[in-house]
Amino acid sequence: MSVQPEKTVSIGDQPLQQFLTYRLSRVQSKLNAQASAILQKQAGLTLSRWRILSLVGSLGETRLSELARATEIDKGLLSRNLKGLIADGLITAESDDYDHRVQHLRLSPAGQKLFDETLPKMRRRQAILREPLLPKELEAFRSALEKLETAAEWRGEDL
Amino acid sequence: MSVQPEKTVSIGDQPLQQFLTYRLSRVQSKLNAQASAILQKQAGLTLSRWRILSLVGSLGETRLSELARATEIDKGLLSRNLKGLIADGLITAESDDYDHRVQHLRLSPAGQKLFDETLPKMRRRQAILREPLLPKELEAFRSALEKLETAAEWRGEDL
DNA sequence: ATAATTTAGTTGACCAGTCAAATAAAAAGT
DNA sequence: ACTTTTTATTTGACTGGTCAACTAAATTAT
Repeated sequence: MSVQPEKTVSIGDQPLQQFLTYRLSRVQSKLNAQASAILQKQAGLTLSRWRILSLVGSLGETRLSELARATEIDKGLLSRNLKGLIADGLITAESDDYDHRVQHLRLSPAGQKLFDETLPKMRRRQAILREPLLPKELEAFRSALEKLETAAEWRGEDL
Repeated sequence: MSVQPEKTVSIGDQPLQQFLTYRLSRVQSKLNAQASAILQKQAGLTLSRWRILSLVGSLGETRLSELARATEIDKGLLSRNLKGLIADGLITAESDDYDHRVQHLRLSPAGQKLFDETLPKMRRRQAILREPLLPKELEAFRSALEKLETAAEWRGEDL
């Protein structure tokens, strides 16, 4: 009795799995899951919240609109996540005396503490992820990402 | 009057934007948006639906469980998307005579047509995305992805 | 002054994806 | 034969994110 060979998911010559966007999204979603799990365990934060917390931490003092501009994170998403972070006492919001629309955001002491504790862990994670990559691979990877990002601009006009 | 320098979002020496996972997820989400837009316009499909359609197209004949195993796409997601594809007449589902749980999935003529029309466009997109990359960059990129995928397995035990 | 425009931030509706439970049929164990 | 386990698929509840509409305040134009 012969063993069935694994059906290979391919399209003509090019296996589907090698469409680099497929590969990319797979890897991305795994990294995402990993980061989420680590952050949940280590800091009780979701990935978005960590991102925002660390942005506020590194900017020192901001406002929602600045975050939105600097990062392309959706305003709505920012607003909701900030609400949570403020409620949890990790970020403080002080409204501006002159412009009553804006809130000045900064880390609370608790937020700063969490940031200071978590950042090195996340750094270490980055290091571990990079570790297996050869320097030129890393370099190529960065530059490839750069180019892909540009190419992602193309709206597909002439297909 | 001096121009305010752009506030650089950095953490110590390492700018946040260069955390490669950040970069990766940014690029990924742009590519995603691009693919979605193109697919919507060219084929009236969402990205997931296209993925599933193309999987069925390339496997020739499958079932949900096989798709789930082969691709790590969630069963629930598969089920719902398939329902839609079937409703739209792009995929046919024939229930097995012996095992009444399974449905045999294949492309309908309409589905095949759409697949045949869309695949080359998506191929062209892949080509366009790859175009700016030097061969060695592409190679390094692939291998980096490979390594990252492995590294993403790590559960963060010893942080 | 006051109307029109822009900017800041919040909210609601919606969609896609994940997880777990539910159903139903088949296969394996006793 | 009949209980237990496994497999196939569907469904429901929930989460996270996107988009657009909305409110409110500030700025600009007339």
